[in-house]
Amino acid sequence: MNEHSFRKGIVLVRPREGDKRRRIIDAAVHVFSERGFFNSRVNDVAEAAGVAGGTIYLYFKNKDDLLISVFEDRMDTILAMLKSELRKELNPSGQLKRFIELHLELVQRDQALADVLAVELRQSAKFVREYRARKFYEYLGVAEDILTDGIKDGSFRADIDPKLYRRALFGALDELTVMWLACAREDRPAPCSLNDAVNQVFNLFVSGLGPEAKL
Amino acid sequence: MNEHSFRKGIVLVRPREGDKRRRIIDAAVHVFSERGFFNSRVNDVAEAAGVAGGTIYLYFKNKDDLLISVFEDRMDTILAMLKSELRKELNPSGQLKRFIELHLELVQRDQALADVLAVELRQSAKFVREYRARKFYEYLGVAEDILTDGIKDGSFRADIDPKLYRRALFGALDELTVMWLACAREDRPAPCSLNDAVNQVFNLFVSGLGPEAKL
DNA sequence: CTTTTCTAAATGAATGTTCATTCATTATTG
DNA sequence: CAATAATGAATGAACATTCATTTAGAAAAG
Repeated sequence: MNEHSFRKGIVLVRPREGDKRRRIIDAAVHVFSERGFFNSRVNDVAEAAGVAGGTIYLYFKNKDDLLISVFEDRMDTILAMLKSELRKELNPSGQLKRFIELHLELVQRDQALADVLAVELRQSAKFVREYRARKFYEYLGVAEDILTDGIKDGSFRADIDPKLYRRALFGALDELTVMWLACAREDRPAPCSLNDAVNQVFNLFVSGLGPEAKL
Repeated sequence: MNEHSFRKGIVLVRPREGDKRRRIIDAAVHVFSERGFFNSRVNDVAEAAGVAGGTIYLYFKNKDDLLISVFEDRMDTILAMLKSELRKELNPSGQLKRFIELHLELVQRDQALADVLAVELRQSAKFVREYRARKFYEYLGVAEDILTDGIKDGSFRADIDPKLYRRALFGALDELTVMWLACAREDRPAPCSLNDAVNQVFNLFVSGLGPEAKL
């Protein structure tokens, strides 16, 4: 076995990671969205991914690990895009609107994922929640930064509590997501368009219910 | 069997409904809150209630029915109190604040119930969700009425969409509830007091992030 | 080039555990 | 005593996970 074949052997051995792992994650998003995590069998995901039931365990430790991997994989993508998009905004107000936009758009971009994120990851399973927390707080941190930047540059009031408002903002957006998911699932018309909702929520957070304020 | 013993038989037969059913429901709230619905066994609830496992099925059809009964029993109480309290408020603004107050207070009044309502009933099980919907929409309806009343009497802007805002309001409050529950569960200090949170959220919804408006 | 060998990936039946629910039996009450 | 409530072991189903076996693909040999 000379050097040539040695390098060939290293380079061309089939990788375990890659296409199949992604296929399984994609399948999991859809299956979990349709049936809920606890009502989904590992075999359902395997079938949807076009692999055998036991194959799942070549890539993931167990069923919980599958859900966690879905979350980490997708949150990384979402956070990267979120941060990249917000860098294009000139001020906190624009960032706030874009934040709202990107959050609400997820339903149309990837309904199954929005479903899994909104519903499944409010689970009670303790260690799943811990995994959620890290990325979740990163997401909240983005919202909080917008708020604190707005306070710094004077466009947001200084008496607001960013730690609290970031939660209120996320909660409001999350609930609207759930609302749309319910409409889609039940084939009901949504109360309004996505664009209207973005504007309404932005106005709610900027002006509240009282007279419009100038930013 | 004369008339006397006939009436005795009717009046004095041990009722199946009553104390034991309530004990089981109370126990279910606690067990579901601690472990999550899917990680709780029916036997866990039975033990917590001080009855045998099979007894549960004398009162409830199955495990799902238990969760549904928890929800219906407790939501009836919450809605009744909510409506009664709101009648004491003089205007929509006062009602809004009281609504926020009562929602957020649930965490301190009954943490386990708040947990079950906030977490467990975002479940994916389809028919459980349908049961949730009826009472949930009634709850949302209360919020919506406050908003539409405020529009009518001129204290809230006429360009808001009450159907959307009621969702945003509920979502924001729900998320704060989840925040407190997480703090309690992990023995972390909460970011602020309940009273501060009520004021902050009220101000957020009334004035938004911009300059304070006069109602 | 074809065939053989070897190794890693993939398969899917088997395994073991869990638990919701039932129901024969016991206990309680009037 | 009779009727009803309560009990808890038994039952059957479900399914996450394991692992013996098969398959696939790369490399070596002829």
